[in-house]
Amino acid sequence: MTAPIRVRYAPSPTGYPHVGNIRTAIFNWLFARHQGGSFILRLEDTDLARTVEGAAEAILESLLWLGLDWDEGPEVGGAFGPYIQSQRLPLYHETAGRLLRQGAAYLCYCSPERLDQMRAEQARRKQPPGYDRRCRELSPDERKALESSGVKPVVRFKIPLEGQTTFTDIIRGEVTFQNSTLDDFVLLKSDGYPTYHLANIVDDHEMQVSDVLRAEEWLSSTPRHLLLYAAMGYEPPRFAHLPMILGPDRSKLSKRHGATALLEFREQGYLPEAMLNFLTLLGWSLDDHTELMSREEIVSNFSLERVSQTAAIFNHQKLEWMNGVYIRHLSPDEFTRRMLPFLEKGLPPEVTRPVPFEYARRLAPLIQERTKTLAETVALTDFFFVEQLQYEASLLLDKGLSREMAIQALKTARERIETLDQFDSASLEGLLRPLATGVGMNASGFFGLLRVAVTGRKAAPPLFQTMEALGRQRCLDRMEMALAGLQR
RNA sequence: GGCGCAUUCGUCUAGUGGCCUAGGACGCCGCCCUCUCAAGGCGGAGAUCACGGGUUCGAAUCCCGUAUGCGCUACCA
Repeated sequence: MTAPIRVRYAPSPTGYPHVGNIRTAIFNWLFARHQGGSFILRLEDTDLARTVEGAAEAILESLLWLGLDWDEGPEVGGAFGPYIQSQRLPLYHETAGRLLRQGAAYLCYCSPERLDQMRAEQARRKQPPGYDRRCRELSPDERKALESSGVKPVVRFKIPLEGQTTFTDIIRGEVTFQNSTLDDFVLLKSDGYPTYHLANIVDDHEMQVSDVLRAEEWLSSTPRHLLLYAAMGYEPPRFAHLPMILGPDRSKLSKRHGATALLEFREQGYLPEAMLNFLTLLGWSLDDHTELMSREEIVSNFSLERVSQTAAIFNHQKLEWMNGVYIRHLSPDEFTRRMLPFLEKGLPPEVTRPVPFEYARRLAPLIQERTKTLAETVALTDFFFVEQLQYEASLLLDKGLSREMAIQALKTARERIETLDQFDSASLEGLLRPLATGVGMNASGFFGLLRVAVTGRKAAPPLFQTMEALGRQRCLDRMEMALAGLQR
């Protein structure tokens, strides 16, 4: 019987998680769900200085929004808690102490200033940077002197001076590092907090993590971690280093690249199911043609074997297309429910709140197939809600239409609409289509004129349905306004 | 600079020695549909598989080298 699959997503609350970060969470979650294993969430808040207020909440919210549920972690607990590293300090101290006693680690008294100087010197002489191990073999006298000087030491790991460390990465195959290229990294900082390296191996071991799925940027640290596992006598987990997600300039994703935090996509009106599908495809594929997949389909098909080795550039246009597809697949009711918060937030303040569901529901069929993001529904529907349309009268005179012709056409249309029996799209079409020739215009031009009069814009949903949704009185009022604009 | 990883259309990717005169998708272009805008349908342009050597009857696929890109090189994760 093999050990159960246990994976973890271990973000640090130093900012709002961006899409690259979240993609790592997605792959971990998919792997766990596909394998019937456990998905653990662990907060790595060991850097006091960089911790950002609200970031931890944003992490949980991001996962929740995408529907990535965790089996163990903050909020839900679990048998291996606590799942917040700042609450596990004694564990790290204990491990550091043991390493110290074994002679696998040592106290280092070098000041940050000295280390800076050392690095500058190394750079100047074009030597490989890294701690020069000054404190590695301190004599008892030297140690005593430094201790009494009052400086708070850090604990450093003693990297073996010779040999090599090799491991098999699930995605990249065999990778080898010469130990001589590794330096004595810090395990415990002088403020008593562990570094990532220490906390990471202690917790992954304690929490019985079977597979570490993390971004490629960690590949270079893996030999250090392996050496640590060995020093502790722990069996290391399997490793899989996932390809990174890059900005359009091919560099590591950052704020520079604009909206990259996952929750910003929610603000912009992207659907979580579309985000999940799209992000999964950044680095994983099912075959040579399947792209649209439900959460269930992805879970049942996911495997690390099909994860790509190459970093991917985030293609915003493709996301937008995919979001549009997902929006079109929504039922009209569901579409309405999802757009309502955006209308509440985005419509001009003079529009009365709350925006009625029933009316929004009537508009849904008119705009659903033309919306790519929910945020766009505001611009797509605002003329249904505002009292006063704002547009240049010249917009009415498209394609060389004369003022006189337009005025005549609008007057005629208005009179006929006033006396129309039924004000619905079929009746409107029955009336207006033949009327075009009557006013000396072709249908396209006539409808275009009416469209501008009634919506204030040249591109809008189909005219007759739009007019029906607007209602007779508002249509007449707006035609009146258009006439006034033309006659001024 | 050192170490590591990677390299197929602009982008995401399929491809695990012959099915590849390299397939799909987004985007782009054209046509059709059409009251505008979308959506949809059809078609097109777009990759000498980074480059150079091997191995093999045969290489995008295996090996070596070079180039380029990215990552790491903190008392950050």
